[in-house]
Amino acid sequence: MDDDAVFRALADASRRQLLDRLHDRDGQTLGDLCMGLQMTRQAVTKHLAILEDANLIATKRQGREKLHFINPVPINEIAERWIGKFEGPRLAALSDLKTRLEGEDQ
Amino acid sequence: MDDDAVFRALADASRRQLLDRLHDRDGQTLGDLCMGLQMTRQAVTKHLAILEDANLIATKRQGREKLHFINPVPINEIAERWIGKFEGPRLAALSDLKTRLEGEDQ
DNA sequence: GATATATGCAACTATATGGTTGCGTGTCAA
DNA sequence: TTGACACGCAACCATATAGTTGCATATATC
Repeated sequence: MDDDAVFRALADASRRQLLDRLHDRDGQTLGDLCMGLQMTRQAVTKHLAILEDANLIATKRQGREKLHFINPVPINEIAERWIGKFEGPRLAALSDLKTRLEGEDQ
Repeated sequence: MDDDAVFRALADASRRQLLDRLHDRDGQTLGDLCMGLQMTRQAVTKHLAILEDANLIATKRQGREKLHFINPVPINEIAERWIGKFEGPRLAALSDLKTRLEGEDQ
């Protein structure tokens, strides 16, 4: 899998919003996804293409409409392979890491 | 917390590599982190600043050196709040989502 | 067939981003 | 105190990115 494509795709707030919308209701058309957004349809198309390249969504043409489906697999793969290694029993204790570091100076 | 800063910080492969290095050995200096990289020290400094702004690392001056410490909290927060919602019992069954969609046409 | 609807494609623009070079500042050690 | 070392700051450059506008194409509907 291409980690980089997924991370880069997730880096944009508009694209995360589109994934959120698909999470709320899967299988929406391009027109559906554009509604209410302060963006042209073409901008949304580009974002969806980036998400599709990263394999975060899959599409299906149905007549003149294009349906979009979320694919949770890449996100979960990253969660397992990348985020898992940062877990640890002392995680909660580290939440004030910076504070502690700053306090060590005296 | 600022989701956007974290996602954008993680979007760059060089920055993920720096986090990997700190994961291998925490508390490295800027010089340590530069070694072996095809990048100038200033480029690395910029990457580290972005990681620090996203609260993914914390730093501490020690004499003329600057020590860098990884902070796993933001990554785990994102994992819990953002990635968790894409989990589901039918996750494995969806891994061939696109294939199935393409097969539905006939 | 004519028309409206849903999407696709391409060129263009502005700004963000990743990187560089050059020089300045603070700290350690002889 | 002189020089080496570790790092900071600022200007600059090239490319990537997010967005636009304009037009083309394909599919419904009448």
